[in-house]
Amino acid sequence: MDGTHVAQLSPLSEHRGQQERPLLVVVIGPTAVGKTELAISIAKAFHCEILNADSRQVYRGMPIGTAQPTAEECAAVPHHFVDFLEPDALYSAGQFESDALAWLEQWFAQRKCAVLSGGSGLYIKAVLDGLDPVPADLAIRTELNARLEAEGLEVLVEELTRLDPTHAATMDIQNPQRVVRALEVCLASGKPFSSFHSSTTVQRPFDALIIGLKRERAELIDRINRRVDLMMEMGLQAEVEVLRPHWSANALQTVGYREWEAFFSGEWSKHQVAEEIKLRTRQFAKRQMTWFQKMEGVQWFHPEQLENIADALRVECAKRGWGPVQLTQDHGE
RNA sequence: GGUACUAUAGCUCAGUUGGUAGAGCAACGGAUUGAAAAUCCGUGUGUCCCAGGUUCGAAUCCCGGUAGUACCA
Repeated sequence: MDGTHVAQLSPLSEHRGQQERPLLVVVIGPTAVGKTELAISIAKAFHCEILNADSRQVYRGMPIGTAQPTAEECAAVPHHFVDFLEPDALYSAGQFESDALAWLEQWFAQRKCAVLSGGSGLYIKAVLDGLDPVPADLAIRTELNARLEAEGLEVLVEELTRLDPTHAATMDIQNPQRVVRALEVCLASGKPFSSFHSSTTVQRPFDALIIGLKRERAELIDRINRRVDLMMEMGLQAEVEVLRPHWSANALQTVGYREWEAFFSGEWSKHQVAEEIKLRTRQFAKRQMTWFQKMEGVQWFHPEQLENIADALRVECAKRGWGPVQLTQDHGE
């Protein structure tokens, strides 16, 4: 009836014959809304595993500040793409796209369902819609960043306008990161950045059920505040101190970590750091909601509406002739 | 109790010789094609502490009050 259903009846899926397309249940929402908990409930119900789509939980040594799933949670349901990279490593949405798709291909060779859960909008988009295959060249990027520093943004914008007038006209040329990236692609490929942008959406060998989690503003703020207090109690300071040798790494350009700089220089008390982390987390949650809210095909729920969420899952199961599912929530702590 | 200083946006403060006010942060909204927890963009009416006075006109000058801070007692 609506767009989603039409897409599922596309010729491509019919050619797959009897075999049902696998289902990827996607859980999105702002930080501290309760994604991990729900993802685990769903994964348990389907006896499957979880892929993490969170750009900072991928790093090692940052379990507290990035609120990685706990050891118990990982024991209950295996999580992938969590805690597997050194803090100095560079990771990206494009990298995640190919890694996650490779994992899913293997998984779906034998299984019919998996859960993708995370708060990084671009990572989710990369898996669901794909990023156009655009080259990346770190050496050029580094050089461009040096030029940005030395020559200023305007010079780079001028150069980009020359090499890719189309993209320069539509992009945000006041955003240094974007200008550098666009130029990087132009210089690395010898072609305009915009020439890589395709208008067709990619076909994935699975269907996605997207569950968006949302809470009232005051409720979310309260959860954020409590979580930050808890992080402090669990020893965030010690975690950050161990990571200080990697201070300039991308992994550390993260809410919950950068705020300690003022503490180490003696400007702020620990309490001030905590308050600043709360504030920056709130702002981050807002940005996440801005991204997720414009995504199409999302079914939104309050995390405690377990039965409604279960109903949405049952609809998918019924379509595929799978048995009914039950969602149960652990009230561990 | 005396003297001095301060009182302007949610907060910290600008406001030149009198022409009814503006920055940063916060807040709110938005963008997002390999840094995305990153990065960037947009939005500024508030009894200028209160009352009186001078003036065509007062956040600005004068007087009184109130509150805060510092110093002296």
